[in-house]
Amino acid sequence: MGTVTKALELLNLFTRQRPLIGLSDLARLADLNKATCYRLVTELCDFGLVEQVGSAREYRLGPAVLRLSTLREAQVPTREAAMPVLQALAQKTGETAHLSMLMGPALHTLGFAYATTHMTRVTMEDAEVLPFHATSSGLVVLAFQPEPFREAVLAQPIPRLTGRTETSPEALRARLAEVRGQGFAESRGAFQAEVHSMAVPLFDALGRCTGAVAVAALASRMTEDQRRLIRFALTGAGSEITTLWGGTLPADIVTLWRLAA
Amino acid sequence: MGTVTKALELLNLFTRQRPLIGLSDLARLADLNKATCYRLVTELCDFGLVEQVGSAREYRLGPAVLRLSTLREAQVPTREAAMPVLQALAQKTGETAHLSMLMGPALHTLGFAYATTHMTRVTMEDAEVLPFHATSSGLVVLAFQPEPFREAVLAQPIPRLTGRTETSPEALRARLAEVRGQGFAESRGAFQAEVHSMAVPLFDALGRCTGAVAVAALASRMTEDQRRLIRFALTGAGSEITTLWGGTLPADIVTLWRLAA
DNA sequence: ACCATCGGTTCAAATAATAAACCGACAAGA
DNA sequence: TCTTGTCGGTTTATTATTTGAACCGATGGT
Repeated sequence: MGTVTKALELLNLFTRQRPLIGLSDLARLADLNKATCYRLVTELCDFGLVEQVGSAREYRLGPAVLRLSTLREAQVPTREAAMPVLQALAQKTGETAHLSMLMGPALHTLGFAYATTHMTRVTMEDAEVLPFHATSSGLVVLAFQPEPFREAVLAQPIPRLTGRTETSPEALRARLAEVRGQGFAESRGAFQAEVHSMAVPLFDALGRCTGAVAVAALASRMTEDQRRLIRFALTGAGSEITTLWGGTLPADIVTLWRLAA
Repeated sequence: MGTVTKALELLNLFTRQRPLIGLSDLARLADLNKATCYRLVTELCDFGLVEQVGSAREYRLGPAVLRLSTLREAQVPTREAAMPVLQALAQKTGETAHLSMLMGPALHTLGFAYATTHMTRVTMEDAEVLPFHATSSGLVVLAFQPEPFREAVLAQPIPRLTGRTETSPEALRARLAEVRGQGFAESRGAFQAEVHSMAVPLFDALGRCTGAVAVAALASRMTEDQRRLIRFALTGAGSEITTLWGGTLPADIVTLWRLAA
């Protein structure tokens, strides 16, 4: 593994739950020698990707990420473009909408929107990276990946997260085929108990699946009518965001979604 | 220079004017061997900070910057928090408002907002890093830096950008003292001819100046009344953003601004 | 048919990264 | 007060990684 990758991996250690990390912790988490870690994090600091803060001299993500993301959004409006659609989706369905994007080997949260309808809602703050096997977004993205990718994911350990998590590779393979057949995925309490969710895939200009939009609701609110409504709103949002991102929906997806509506 | 820094420097080569860069260009711009550059940019790609796009296989900033900035904004709302103030400032003054932040040795643009009042406006898209000596933001930030930093900047070459750019270190030193004395800075066509601007400093929790807010207008619209209005709106926005960022205005700034109002 | 340039690869030589031990400072516990 | 442990940070010789020049096939303009 190259030095640069090691340094960048440090950035991945910062999460919503753990936004501040001291040098020793950082070294432990990254499994690096403290001196090595110090050198790397110092270089990240000099660039501004990380900054040192407070009396304990802990580290956190720095202001350079803002600068870079402003630049990126100016050229490829991704988050900014999708957020209004996401908010509309949350409003239409009365539930929590969620946007995720495939980055390298993992599916990352890009944003979410809450409806103002209910007092109870599914919060998404805690899930930075989504497990492929236990979320509707994960399932739908995985379903539309090339086979080697799918198998690589299934070859890894598949943790049981709730009582309803599917953990057998064979069953998951069948599940993915089913998802491909219907053009969307559904998860019933496999990630968090009591949370049902549905997701549709997003595609880039070359027809590759690069992410997903999902709606998550408390199981008790997931009536058959509500499922139909969500499915309808989701396919609309999915095709809208795909278009905004300059992508094109594969023909079979278009027909599947048209049938569903 | 460390390998990590070299890799990160590659990110700085992407600008609004030059969002896509091929491998050979990248190597030339960064003054790196092509093989070295390839290895570095590949590592950046794997992480998602950079992505390869199109038939020409050019590189551009990748989606990981979004992920990181979302994470950073969740913990330290910086851009998100300041943008509404910036928009209000543009609206109040009827001119272009601009927000910048000191990152390492350079002053970078963080955002800007346009007023809808006039048909002509000062556009800020082209200025990613602001010269210290020729912009009101640059002057005001430099004025409030510790002396070694100031002198380091003045020791570097000072390019003449327009006919009205001040380029003598002695004159600039006097200018900075003046800025410190009045709590804001003004630039009259020193960066772009026909553009006048005014800026106030922003401070962090330790009273260090970390950035600036500015208003830029066409010279012809900069009447004495308008200057007063802008100065008033600027000091308001400056103290607002400083507070939002968890900073505190130094006592002397507070009194200077109170006098101005 | 030529020449230049593109993105990407190879491999020996050179350079930069690494690990372990160490430093002073600080805080909790005995 | 005197350990004891941990903190952020530094030093050093050893080691592994990075580097640069040459090279590849593909592409495109002359």
